[in-house]
Amino acid sequence: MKAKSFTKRVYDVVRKIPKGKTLTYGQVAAAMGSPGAARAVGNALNKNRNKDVPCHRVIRSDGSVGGFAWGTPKKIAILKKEGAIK
DNA sequence: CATTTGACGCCAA
DNA sequence: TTTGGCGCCAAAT
Repeated sequence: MKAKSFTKRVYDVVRKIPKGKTLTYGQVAAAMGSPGAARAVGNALNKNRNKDVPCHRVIRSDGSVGGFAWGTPKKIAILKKEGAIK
């Protein structure tokens, strides 16, 4: 297995998120083996803003959408459309 | 190479 | 209950 960069692992996990499902940054960080790296996870998505990954399905632990490089309201609209949030 | 930033998380007041 | 501050990690500048 390749020692992928931290960011690559973030994409790999987020990319596996099914439609209508949402994960928290902390859960994604823990899923990759780095619990507590919630900031680093959001940072990877923000700095890279890779559209190949459903980054809009990654939200905060509070249930808030958090932020979005393309526009937070845009992210909310997608999640609401997906039925992931109320 | 060192410092700052940043889409977070949790505790205290 | 809501707001503020501190702590953590990785990437960008």
